[in-house]
Amino acid sequence: MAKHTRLTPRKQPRQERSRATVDAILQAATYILVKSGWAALTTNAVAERAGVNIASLYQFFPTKEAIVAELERRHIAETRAKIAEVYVRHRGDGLEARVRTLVDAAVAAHLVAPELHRVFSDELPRRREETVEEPPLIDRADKSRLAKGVPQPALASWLIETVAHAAVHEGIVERRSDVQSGALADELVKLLVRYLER
Amino acid sequence: MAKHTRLTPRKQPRQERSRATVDAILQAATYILVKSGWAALTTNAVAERAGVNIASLYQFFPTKEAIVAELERRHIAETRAKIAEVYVRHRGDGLEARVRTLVDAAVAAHLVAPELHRVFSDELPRRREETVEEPPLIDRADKSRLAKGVPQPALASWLIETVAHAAVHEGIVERRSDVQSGALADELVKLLVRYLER
Amino acid sequence: MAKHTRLTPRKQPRQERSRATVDAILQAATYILVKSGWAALTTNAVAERAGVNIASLYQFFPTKEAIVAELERRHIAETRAKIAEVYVRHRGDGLEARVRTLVDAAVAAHLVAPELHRVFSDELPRRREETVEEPPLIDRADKSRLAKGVPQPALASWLIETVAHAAVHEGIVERRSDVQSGALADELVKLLVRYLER
Amino acid sequence: MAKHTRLTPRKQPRQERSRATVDAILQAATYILVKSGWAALTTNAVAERAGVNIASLYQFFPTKEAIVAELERRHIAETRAKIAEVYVRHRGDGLEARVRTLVDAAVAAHLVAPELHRVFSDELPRRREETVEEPPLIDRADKSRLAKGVPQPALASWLIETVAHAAVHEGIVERRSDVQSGALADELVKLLVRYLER
DNA sequence: CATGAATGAGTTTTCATTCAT
DNA sequence: CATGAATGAAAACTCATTCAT
Repeated sequence: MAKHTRLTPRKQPRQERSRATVDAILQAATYILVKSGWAALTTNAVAERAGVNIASLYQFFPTKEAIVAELERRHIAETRAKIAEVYVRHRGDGLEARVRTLVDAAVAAHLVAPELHRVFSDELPRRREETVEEPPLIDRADKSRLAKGVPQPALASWLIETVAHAAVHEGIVERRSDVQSGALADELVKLLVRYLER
Repeated sequence: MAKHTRLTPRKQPRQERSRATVDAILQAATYILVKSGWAALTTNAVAERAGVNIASLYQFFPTKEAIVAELERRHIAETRAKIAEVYVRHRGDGLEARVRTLVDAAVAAHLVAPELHRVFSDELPRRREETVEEPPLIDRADKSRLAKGVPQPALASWLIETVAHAAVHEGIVERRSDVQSGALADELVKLLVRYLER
Repeated sequence: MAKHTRLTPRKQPRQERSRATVDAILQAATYILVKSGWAALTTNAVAERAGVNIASLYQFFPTKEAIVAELERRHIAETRAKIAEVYVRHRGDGLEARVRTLVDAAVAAHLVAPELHRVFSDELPRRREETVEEPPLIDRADKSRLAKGVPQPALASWLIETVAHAAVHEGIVERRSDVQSGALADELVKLLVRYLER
Repeated sequence: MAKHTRLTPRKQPRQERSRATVDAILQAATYILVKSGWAALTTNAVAERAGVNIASLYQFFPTKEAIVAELERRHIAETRAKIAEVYVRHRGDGLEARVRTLVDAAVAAHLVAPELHRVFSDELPRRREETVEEPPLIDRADKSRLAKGVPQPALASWLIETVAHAAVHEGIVERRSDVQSGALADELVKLLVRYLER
């Protein structure tokens, strides 16, 4: 029953042409996912939109899922990069500074490709098993430091991450202007700081 | 003639026999959704598991989506009832009491049928158009009162609802024991109260 | 999204192999239509008789109707050719010669594939909208000349075309031998000439 | 394979109520046939529109075809009556009088229920075997008398019936106003008389 | 490698007809 | 007899994936 689906691309494209093909496929898949959703994502549709032959598609991706997985992988890589960037830029040692960094990271991560992000988190039929791992919004070490001192550190740590993520994630869709103006981030920082101090 | 995506049942069952049929269909659909997810929910699978003929299924539901919609409708009715119950039982006028009520309501709502709830909110391909409306976790009037006095009442009101919902929703899956022990609720109350008081 | 009832083939076959597939499909459809009628024309039956996979059929034809439409298109092309042939061969300027040409054309048209013709005109559920256009049996210019001089030219013109067509059309089925011997054509010519002269 | 479909109603309705049921069924069938065509004529649709239970429908008609057959039978009875009426009223012994009678009969017959007539003759999947027999437009004796004297009496007799029928039949659809004004009948009489005299 | 073609195995949905009460 | 319910059988159409050249 398991069918042991590999989620890795079949082969690395070596030549220019191949890389272009793979990119075309991934772009087409992205477009379809964002525009029409998971149900419309058929391999034939992807191939057609990408302008490549369906058999060529299977030269590079062993299954449909592999395409999506690769998409996620790339998306997550970009996200991680953005988060890292924020962590590098911002610094400061007070509680508020550190919380703000984490919120900014969450916002930056979600602004990489909001629609695609939405599709990934809301619409894809999740396999519970093999999944590409999502990047945590907060540096592990930092998280511990933040939650240190509060009565239930593990729970608190989980809570702030969950809350920060949810607020930004939903906010992107439901409160876009507040996200862009920074108002949402400000409120969120306030909420987290008050929770964490003392 | 235009396949009018009806989400309502085609006809009500009148006799005992057919009421049993409809229930069997809904139970089967629930089982499949929870166990195997949306992708596995085919009308044939539902009919087979329900032990009814596929044509009988179509006597009562015009499409697959209508089955799910009915499931949601029933789930939401139960959820609403549970929330109302909490609001009736708890009372108290202090900020903390009111926040606790709201958190308890969220927890109660999520404990009605956690797996099904997860499927509904995480896995279904959402139609942007017609959707069964989800019940808010907080009484409207109450929400306004809670957020009154803070600088950005509308944003704050949205934030506390989003945060409460997300924490409970994710907690049910990732922190089940903390939910059941009440620890998560306690932390969440602390977080919200500190944010709201002054 | 609206099932756009396309009556045109989905794509042209490019290689020998697929041309054979398409031909097999069309032949099978013809066979079934003639032998068993429209009601028996199911895509599954066509595919099976053609010895091709049902999915292959759908690679080339978007709907059952498109198959029939293609059949009609081809049939009409042949018919037109036959009619043109008659018009080229025969000539003569007297009334009788012109009438005989028209009758001969009608007969020739109906002898291209009588059974198929019968199916097309008697048995298909006509869509009022998009339909493949039937070729007129009579050259427009010729028709006008024929009916000129009579009191109600438009009506007369319609009448002779209708009458000629009907006589041959019914005759093919009910009076085949008279059609083949030429006796029916002779009578029909007599009928039309007497009507038109004066 | 033959399934031996009886085309006669299962039982004669004895009571008032039953007769009403049967009539409702036949009316509903007529409505659907005329409005939506043969393809839409499903037993379920007929029962629903007639306001009777599907099982009741099968109390009176053994198959779907039996409904249509009964419809045809009634239509033909009415048609026959109308034709007979014309034959009784009109009289006169000259060729033209007799031809006019026959044309009038054809027109009268077609005006009984033109839409239904069209459905019966153009749209129904004809079984070649068992069919309800259509009434000839011309009295047999009369036909012989008309065609007597011409060289090929049998063929001529067939021809005039075919031609008269076709002209009226097509005219009802394509030349309705000419039919109603009598112009078409006049032309048709002219055509037939000229053919028959001598 | 690229491409056109092919296909097994579904999926949704309908319909004529019968059954149980 | 009437009614609600049930159903076998099939129809139209799709899709992920492989094959042949």
